[in-house]
Amino acid sequence: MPLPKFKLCAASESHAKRERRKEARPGELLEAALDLFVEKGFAATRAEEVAARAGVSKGTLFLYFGSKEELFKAVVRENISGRFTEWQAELDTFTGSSAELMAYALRSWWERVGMTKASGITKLMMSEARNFPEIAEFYQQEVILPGRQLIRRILERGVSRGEFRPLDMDHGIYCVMAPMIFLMMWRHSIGACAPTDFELSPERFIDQQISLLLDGLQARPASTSAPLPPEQQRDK
Amino acid sequence: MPLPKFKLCAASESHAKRERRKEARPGELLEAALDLFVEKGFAATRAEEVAARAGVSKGTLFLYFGSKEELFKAVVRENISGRFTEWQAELDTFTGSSAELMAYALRSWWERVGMTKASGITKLMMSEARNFPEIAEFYQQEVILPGRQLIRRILERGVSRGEFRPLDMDHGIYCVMAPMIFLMMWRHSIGACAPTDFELSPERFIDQQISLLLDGLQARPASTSAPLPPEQQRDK
Amino acid sequence: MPLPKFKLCAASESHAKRERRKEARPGELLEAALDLFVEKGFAATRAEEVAARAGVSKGTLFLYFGSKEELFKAVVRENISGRFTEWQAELDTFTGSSAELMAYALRSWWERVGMTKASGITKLMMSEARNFPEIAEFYQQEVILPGRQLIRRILERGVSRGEFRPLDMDHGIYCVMAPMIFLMMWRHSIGACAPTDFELSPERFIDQQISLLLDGLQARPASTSAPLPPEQQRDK
Amino acid sequence: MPLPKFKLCAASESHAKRERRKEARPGELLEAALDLFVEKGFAATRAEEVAARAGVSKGTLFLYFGSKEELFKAVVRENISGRFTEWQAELDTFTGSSAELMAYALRSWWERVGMTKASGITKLMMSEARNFPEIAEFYQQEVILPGRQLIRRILERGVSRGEFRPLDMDHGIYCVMAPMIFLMMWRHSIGACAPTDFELSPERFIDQQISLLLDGLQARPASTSAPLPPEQQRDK
DNA sequence: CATGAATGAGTGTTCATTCAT
DNA sequence: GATGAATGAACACTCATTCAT
Repeated sequence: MPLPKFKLCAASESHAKRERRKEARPGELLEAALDLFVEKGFAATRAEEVAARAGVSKGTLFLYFGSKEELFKAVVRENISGRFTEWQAELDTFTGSSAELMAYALRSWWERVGMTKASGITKLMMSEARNFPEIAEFYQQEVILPGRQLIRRILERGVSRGEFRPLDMDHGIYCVMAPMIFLMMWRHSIGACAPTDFELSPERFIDQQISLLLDGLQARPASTSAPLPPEQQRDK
Repeated sequence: MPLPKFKLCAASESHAKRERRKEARPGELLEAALDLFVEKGFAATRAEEVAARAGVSKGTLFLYFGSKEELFKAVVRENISGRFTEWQAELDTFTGSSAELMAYALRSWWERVGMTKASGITKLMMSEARNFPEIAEFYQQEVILPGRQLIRRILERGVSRGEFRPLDMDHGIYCVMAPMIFLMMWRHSIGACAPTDFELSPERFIDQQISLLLDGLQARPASTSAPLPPEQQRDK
Repeated sequence: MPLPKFKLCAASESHAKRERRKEARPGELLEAALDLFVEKGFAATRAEEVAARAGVSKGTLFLYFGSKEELFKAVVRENISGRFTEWQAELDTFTGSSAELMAYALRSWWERVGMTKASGITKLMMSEARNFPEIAEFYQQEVILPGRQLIRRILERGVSRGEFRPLDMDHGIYCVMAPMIFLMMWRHSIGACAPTDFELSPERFIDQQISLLLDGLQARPASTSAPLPPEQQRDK
Repeated sequence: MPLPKFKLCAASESHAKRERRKEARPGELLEAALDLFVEKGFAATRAEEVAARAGVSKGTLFLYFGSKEELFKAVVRENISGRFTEWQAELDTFTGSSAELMAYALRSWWERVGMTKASGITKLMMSEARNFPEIAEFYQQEVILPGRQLIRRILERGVSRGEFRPLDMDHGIYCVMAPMIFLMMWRHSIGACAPTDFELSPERFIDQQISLLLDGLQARPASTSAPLPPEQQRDK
């Protein structure tokens, strides 16, 4: 039951502002819910708190979402990008080396997903999957599977062009995914509450990851690796 | 209702049995609690359920742990291995190449932590850190920090012996940790409830990870990589 | 489930009704709580019972009072008359003899406090003081102390006008208070549950108390004591 | 089910000490229970606490008293002095004036009951009467009634000898009792927890009470009143 | 007899959900 | 549509009571 994003030709002009607000409601609620579910988990998040953060009353929440669980499902659905196909297309038309493609993919993933609030969904799924198996299944189909496809295409491109060495593709895919998933988890859990001497920098982590990943992936012996931004070439 | 006046030999014996039971209780409860907290999260786990799984009544749980939160803390504390120093020592005396050391470390980590129930603690912490900041802090100090040290030592060994190329050590450490943390998360979340066409094999994932990691780490140009068991050499 | 679009005139009216209900709630709850606390004590009174007697559900009680203890405190606070100053003023302008003043004070106390539900508070305090020392302290300041002042003024008036003999004022005050306190206790404890052959009549007890207080027991020639209503002159 | 105070001809001499302790148990429990019931009320007193104060385990308490309620009843029964008849006899043989008798009675009541722990029973009854009507009834019969008799005899003696003026006997009796009951209540409630500028002295309160009871408040020429101890003659 | 581990009915409190306004 | 007062099922926690030792 994805909520309509637009309600074209809405009423008269005088109601416009009001309508816009009204139509924004579900979105505001979903946003508030995402924040809170990510922060505290499903069970520990109170419906009233979600409503309050969205600036509406408790009753209104249930006007838009039949139950807390429905809200949860909607949050997941809403934040699952169906943008995989366009993304796929983008990568398909990439003209550089496979190493560059990989680097580009990971970096743009960070900008488009990792660093945005959408990354919270992953934390949410990891934390709640066992309480919502159907949603987890849905997530698998809509996110994990396409994500794996995306990475697979990149790897296969590299292998088929002789840029990457052959490898256990299935597990290799997870090797590429794992650090990204870790990064999302980290940001939304320990990284968000227990500061230490050392603060992990996502960008540098990704650069480092690219560097390690490619130098391991690339066919021997020439290791002209990934195009790191100059200021990050220096290792510690 | 005449009571037996003497119970000579049985006395100490039966006393022992009860004592043993009493001493076993906290452990049984902690184990049950770990399972359930990992599975459902702190908030969604009912105290009575923990008790039931441990084979005792609700009241008994509170006999040993003052509150649900106390139980949670005890679960974390109990499952946080203070075995880092001995592990450190073990790795310090390792005589093989640094590549072999890295491979050994990751594989033995899997056997000692990753595949055991203790790995659930990581999922627990990732899910609940923001609800229990003090515990997260504790976890940081007792697990993350020592873990980072351990990995740092391995990397530094490789670098100083010229086996590994120099690298941004701090983030490199997380690159090594990340896939392991991912693995634990995965096992205890999506991996435990949403089966797909492809089942991730932890062992092969780790092998693949080692393979990728080392070929990226090792100094050029000789790349005789990690010692993979022969049957896993074949890629897909 | 079509909703009525307009409810023109009813709106403010019904809103008012609901509002009135909402505003009445705390009072109804406090009244119910007073009854039950007085009857059964704090610990033995169940929150749900209070709610039921006030005609609401358990949850509603906690909507108005954060906890049972809060409810208790509110009950005490609510029933502690701050009317001492006006009462003082009233007695200050009394024009009769001090004996008449004393008689008037005790009798009007009975009508305004003793015979009302407010007297239950005293029983409550006596029974629960040691479980709620802060509240007891509050009661001391707000009730006992002003009460003592009130009586002191009456006694001092009598003494200074030569109508009363000088006396240990501090303890004398308690001698006046004691029977009134006893009366409240009695009404709300034994007097309310263990009927005997003889039922204590508060009014006659007070009259008798006035009589004794003013004239004492001992037989003596002239005793133009307090103005007893004629029908109560006859002793048993 | 009053517990036996003595178990004559108990076992062999070697067990004597142990036996004595064993037989002291019920008494120690009753004493502890009295303290706690008086202090916190029946409902708020935990059985384990009673046991702990008596130096035994929780189980032992239930060995001697079938339930908490049984314990309560036993506490009341145990502390209700059946000494009224001997007291009556003592007062019957009193040879002084009736004023002196009254003063003597009140003062010796204070020493024998008021100032002892037994006074706690009154506080207990006042607080719990409505929760234990049968016990309250029992208390009425065993304490209130005989007490009233006692006072009645004193008053009647005075009246019949022309020392006291005739009065509404039934209520007069309560006028004598009330301050004593107040005193017990006070000591065990507010007086025990909310200290003020002025501390009520029971002895002086009783003296003052005697003085007022016998002579009244009003100033008059000759007042040969009760025999106050010299140092207390001075009024404030 | 004495113990104290175990129990589970009972109670305070929370919070998703409803519905009159 | 929106509100928020009301509900009551659900849950953490307590404590009188039991009973194996």
